[in-house]
Amino acid sequence: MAEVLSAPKGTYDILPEDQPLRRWVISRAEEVFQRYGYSRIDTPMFEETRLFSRGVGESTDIVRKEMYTFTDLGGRSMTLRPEGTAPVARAYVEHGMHTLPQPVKLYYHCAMFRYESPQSGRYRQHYQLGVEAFGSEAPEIDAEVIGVLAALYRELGLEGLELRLNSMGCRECRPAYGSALRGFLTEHAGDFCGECVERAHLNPLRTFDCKVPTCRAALEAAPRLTEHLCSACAAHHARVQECLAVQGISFGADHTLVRGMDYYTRTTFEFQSSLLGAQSGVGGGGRYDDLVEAIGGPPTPGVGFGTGIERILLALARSGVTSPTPRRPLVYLVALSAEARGEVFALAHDIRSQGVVADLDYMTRSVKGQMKQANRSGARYAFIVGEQELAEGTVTVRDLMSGEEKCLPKTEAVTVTITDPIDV
RNA sequence: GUGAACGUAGCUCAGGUGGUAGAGCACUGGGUUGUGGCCCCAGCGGUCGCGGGUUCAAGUCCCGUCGUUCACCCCA
Repeated sequence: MAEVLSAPKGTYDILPEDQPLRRWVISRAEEVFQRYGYSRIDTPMFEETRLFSRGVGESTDIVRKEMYTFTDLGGRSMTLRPEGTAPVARAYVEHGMHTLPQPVKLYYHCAMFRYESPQSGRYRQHYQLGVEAFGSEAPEIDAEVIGVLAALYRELGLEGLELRLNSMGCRECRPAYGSALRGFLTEHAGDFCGECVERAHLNPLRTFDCKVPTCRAALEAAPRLTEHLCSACAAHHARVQECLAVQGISFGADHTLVRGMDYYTRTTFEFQSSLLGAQSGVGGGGRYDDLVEAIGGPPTPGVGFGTGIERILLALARSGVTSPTPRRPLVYLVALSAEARGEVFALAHDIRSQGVVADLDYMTRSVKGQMKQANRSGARYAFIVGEQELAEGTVTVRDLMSGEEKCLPKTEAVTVTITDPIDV
């Protein structure tokens, strides 16, 4: 026997029994996205590596140590998509979508790849639902994007969610804040861990990610970005909050919310679930007004979010939301003898040709075994064919709920299942 | 990359201080010769993650390795 292989670390199979709930989440999401005017886009599973190093940012963990990068046979450096925004932005530019009426509102559902060590709600291949709106810098669209995500969570029945909101400022005001923060960090260097002191030079905003208690305490006194916003950013931030209120969305201001992509400007947000544990972020995003330009397109503002399907599913499970019942065969065909098997096979073909769901035994099971299969398949009817039916050209139709049986001519048997209105 | 726990039939798990494996579920057949759901009986199914070591003897002890889970980090 050959060695049994398993799915690669951090990946998993989505088995038939897992499909209904997952399909339900995805279809609900698509319905919500379309209701808000977003259209689906699919981009390739891999892109040129430069798209991510330029778009997501060289200083991010994603680019520095989490990408599945390989050289193709043509010597080009390619990377399995680690996030959704940069590829969609690339498509926006490549297809000249800036000539369309703005904003251009897109959504996606696809797999993302990151080389991380797996744990609860964290995988090397995971799936995200996301939306991106390009071309408008109106604060209303920030609020709409957050509203879309809130609507999705609400309609899925997710509980225990908290929205955290922040503003990252823009290229006008952030540099000034950055140096102010850097100044504070070097002044109080003794209060911070070694890593934070390093961060102070590379990207001072990242110190807010630090979990060391003493660092967090010391940061309490640090200057806050929301207090250093330029007037335009401050006005934008204020208007976003007004528009959230209009939608009845509550949030908590979190000046330490610095997300993992370098491209964020102004609005950043994240929905956190109390049901999830360490990976509490269910979904999040923000505004990225400099991204399109950074990857070679015309200066174009944008805002979007990504939300992880695994985390939604995890939170749903912990909210007690159960899977919708899967569609089952309506008719299960049972052959009472070896001779009847041929007839049953032909009959199955006829039934299926008429659009009726049918299934039958291919394991030469005993009659009892076939009936058992019929029962477990969830079929409403068993079509039973034996010597007598064979001779008469009939089929015994057994209602598996009531146990009632009647013998009908073959042609009539099928119409019974079609005309009889039954919820399957 | 770091730390901890775990790794026995398809699944969930038993297997005190070492003596060459069990249960439940699932699957297949049968319970008087053409019929399911409950019940009963039987059967199928494991080189105890993998590789070393200690021992007369290891699923059971030691080391390594891979994997899973949880946490750090980061994020979805």
